[in-house]
Amino acid sequence: MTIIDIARLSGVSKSTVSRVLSGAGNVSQEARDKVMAAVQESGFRRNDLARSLRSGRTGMIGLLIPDIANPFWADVARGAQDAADAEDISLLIFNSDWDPERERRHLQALTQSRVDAAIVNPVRDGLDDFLRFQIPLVLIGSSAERFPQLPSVGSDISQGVSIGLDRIVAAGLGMPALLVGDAERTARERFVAAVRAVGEAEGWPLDEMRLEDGQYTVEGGRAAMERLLKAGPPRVVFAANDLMALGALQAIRAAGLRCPEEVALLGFDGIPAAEVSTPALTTVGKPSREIGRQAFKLLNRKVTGQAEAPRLSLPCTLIERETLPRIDHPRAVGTG
Amino acid sequence: MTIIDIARLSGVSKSTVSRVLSGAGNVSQEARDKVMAAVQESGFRRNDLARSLRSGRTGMIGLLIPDIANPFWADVARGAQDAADAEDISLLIFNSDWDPERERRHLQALTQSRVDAAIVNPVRDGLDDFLRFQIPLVLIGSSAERFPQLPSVGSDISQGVSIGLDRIVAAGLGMPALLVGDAERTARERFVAAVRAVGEAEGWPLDEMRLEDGQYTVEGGRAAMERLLKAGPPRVVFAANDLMALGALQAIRAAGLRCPEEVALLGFDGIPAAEVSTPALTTVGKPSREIGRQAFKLLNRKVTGQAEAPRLSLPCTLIERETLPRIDHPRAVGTG
DNA sequence: TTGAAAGCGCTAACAA
DNA sequence: TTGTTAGCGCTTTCAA
Repeated sequence: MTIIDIARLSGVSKSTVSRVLSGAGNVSQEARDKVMAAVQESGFRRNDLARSLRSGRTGMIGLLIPDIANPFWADVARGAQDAADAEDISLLIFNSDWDPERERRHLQALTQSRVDAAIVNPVRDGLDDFLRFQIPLVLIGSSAERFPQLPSVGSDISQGVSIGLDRIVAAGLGMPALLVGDAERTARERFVAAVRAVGEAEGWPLDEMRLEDGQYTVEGGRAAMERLLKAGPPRVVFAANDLMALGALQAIRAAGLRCPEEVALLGFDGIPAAEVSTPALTTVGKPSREIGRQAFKLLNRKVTGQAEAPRLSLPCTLIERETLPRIDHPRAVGTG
Repeated sequence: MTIIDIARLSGVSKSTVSRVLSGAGNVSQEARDKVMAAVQESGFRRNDLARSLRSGRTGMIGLLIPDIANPFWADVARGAQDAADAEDISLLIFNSDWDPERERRHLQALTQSRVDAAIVNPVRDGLDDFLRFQIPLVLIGSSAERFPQLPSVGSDISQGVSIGLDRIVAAGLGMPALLVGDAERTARERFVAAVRAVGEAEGWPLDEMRLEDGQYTVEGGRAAMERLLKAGPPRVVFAANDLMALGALQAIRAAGLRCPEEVALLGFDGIPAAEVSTPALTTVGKPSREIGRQAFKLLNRKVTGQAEAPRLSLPCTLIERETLPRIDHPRAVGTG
């Protein structure tokens, strides 16, 4: 079934069929009706491959993220899909697993399938090879920093840390101990730097700040918290991510300590699991879905060539739950 | 950049370039070397669009699921991607949001982009329209039952219910109250039917079995459990999904009841959040990733035309955690 | 082992 | 408003 068959069935030329199918204006109503009838009857579907080959547009964009099974990235993907969907764009999704070799392979697949554009969370610097193809690109995630020449969208870690810390201060808890993951260097450093910046303004004794590194998992958080606990329980802990915070919460409770009365806890990310812990985890939520949505929009602007390399930093929001003491006499809590 | 450029650069014909790029055997080493050098130097990437148009294969498959941001479906997607990846197949992923109209639109996108095959969780009966395109299809999820003529893969609910119930019986808890969601009719009915089947064998007074319907969310589970509690706390509750179980757990604890000592609880699904609740939720885990993986494999068998319409029902596994009392004198727990 | 030539299904000048 | 024609970049006979 091709447009030639439809042309034959409806008694017009294939150009006219093409015009009808593309919604061109200059077609008589009569021709349009005949074509549509033939399409309906035959169940014909235009071959987008041929269309793309000719037109140079595929209507597909690539999305390269670390892991679709990770709730944060799944949410980013969903945001991008929702935005793409509204414009009839399809998404080709790949997982890099933080592995440069996979990234390279998938980037190659993206160029070969001639996606119109791509949204990428870069693992390493292997992007250079990709850039020569001039495919419109938007970077997402903290590692985007390494490519200042490219447009990107991410969450505003400084602002997130800031509202989190403000909340801790407002509760009268003082300088927190930090729980950080080893998954992403840049993310880790940004987190710590942001805490230090606020701490300096607050006049905290930053030399005495306790900082525990651990694996970026529930188990890693539990282990790191146990180490912290062994050296004497901190009054409040700020974890760089929710998974570790959840592990820390388990360690706190396992040690017979009450949260938030004895050890208060603040997470970072806003993953769904944080909602159902006991007590429910107070955390700084990243705008994951919005990141995906905005990344797509940025892409689109690039495609139509209206803008150049903007760097979006979307605000985080404080998700009030139960692991931080209530503020009885609320003091202003900044929003960044 | 096309193979014609490469042909020119390397001093051979474009046919030879094509042969080298496709790994055909009948090419001299000399020609191969020259072509590869030119490719390397120029950074040429074969246009898969043209290739697909000519060869009739796109190397892409479609995946149509309700919601990629849902941890179960994200995991299914990941399983499919892992399997696809191993064969250099790309995935075009769409979300139906359980909406027949979206499903229809995305199915159409799939046919137009000429995917080699598709994995679909059907929402309604709107698949009929799609079937005429003869695209190899594998169904996933409980609604696949409505299309007995199509190959499918899903989890074995009966077996999952059976091992869950065996575990409850082994703990000496007797007939459970049921918490079921309204999201999917077929899934709900299958769950209840499976419980009844086991209950009959156990000699339970099924007429007295308490069954509470609710929304398929944490909040829905909490509300349903509160209703159950109001009429007198059941000794054990079997929830048809983890989200509701987690809500139920909150209701149990809010009522000042101890879990599992006073009210024991068993979930169904195996979502990540169930791992970090307090107490951690004992649940029957669905083989989500394996479903995706097997769906892809089935697809592939269809593509190469070796098999006909198999229906895979993958076993669930009991995830022992803390909301069911320990079994001190373990009795055999069936595995289906 | 190689090259010439036809054509996959469509779009986009161009001419009528 | 319509049809004719020339490709888009590749694979695949076929003949050499």
